[in-house]
Amino acid sequence: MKKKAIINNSPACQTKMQAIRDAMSVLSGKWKFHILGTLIKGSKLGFMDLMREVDGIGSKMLSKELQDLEMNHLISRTVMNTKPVTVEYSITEYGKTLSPLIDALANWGIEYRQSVHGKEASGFCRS
Amino acid sequence: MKKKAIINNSPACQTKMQAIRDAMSVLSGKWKFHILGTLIKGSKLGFMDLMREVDGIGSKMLSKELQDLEMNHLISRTVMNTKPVTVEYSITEYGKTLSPLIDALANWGIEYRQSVHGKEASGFCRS
DNA sequence: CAGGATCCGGGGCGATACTG
DNA sequence: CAGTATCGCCCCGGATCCTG
Repeated sequence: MKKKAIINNSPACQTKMQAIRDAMSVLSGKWKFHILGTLIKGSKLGFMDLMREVDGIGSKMLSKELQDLEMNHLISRTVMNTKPVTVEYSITEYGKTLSPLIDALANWGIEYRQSVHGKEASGFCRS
Repeated sequence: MKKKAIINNSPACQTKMQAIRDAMSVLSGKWKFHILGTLIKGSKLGFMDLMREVDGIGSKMLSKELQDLEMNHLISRTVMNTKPVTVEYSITEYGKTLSPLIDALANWGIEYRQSVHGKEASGFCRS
């Protein structure tokens, strides 16, 4: 056997790598998970509600991320005909698919913070 | 009840949001999941092995991401004293903690691609 | 209230070349 | 082989102001 035993370039593996790329293309960005997480636990939120819940986000980024998520059918946007226009955002059935993933992420984050043992857990940085 | 019913600012929720932030601070970046996924299924990989497995990455980014991951104790780096220097990267026990998360991400990515029904699944983009 | 317009900096990320 | 050095693009993302 001359073959250098490339670890694993089986179709299944290639597919998995591709899958990660696909998921990342939809979920990348600083706020996607926060927004989705917020909408998953509390449906029917307005723009301002989200601004309050997703701590630190600005209106521009929120607007942008919401558009991305809507384009990928993870959330739905409904304009209400109220006095000053109001909009309701909610998670779609398809968006709920991400619930386990987000929970897993959050749970890992919790354990991570504990593993760093109280110290600031904002991740170590180069230099 | 005057309170506007802020959806959920319970401690548990704040914690979850913080957890997501923590996790993101460690896992953000274009290649982290790919590298981790690769190292989880095939331990003891060299730099070149990773270059081959993680399709599309350049040596600079690979080096950078590897440093990040090592700093957070998700992978371990071992310099072998061979002829031309060789390095072995492997996932740590703690890094394996991410296995379910990565699987969940990959699986979701697969379903996502199918849901887009064959069409290119690189995510929709604004204009 | 919901968001667009504009300005702007930093850095994520890539390509190429070079070293021990 | 395993990176580092250098260069530079682009776009993420924040601040501020403005509109219907």
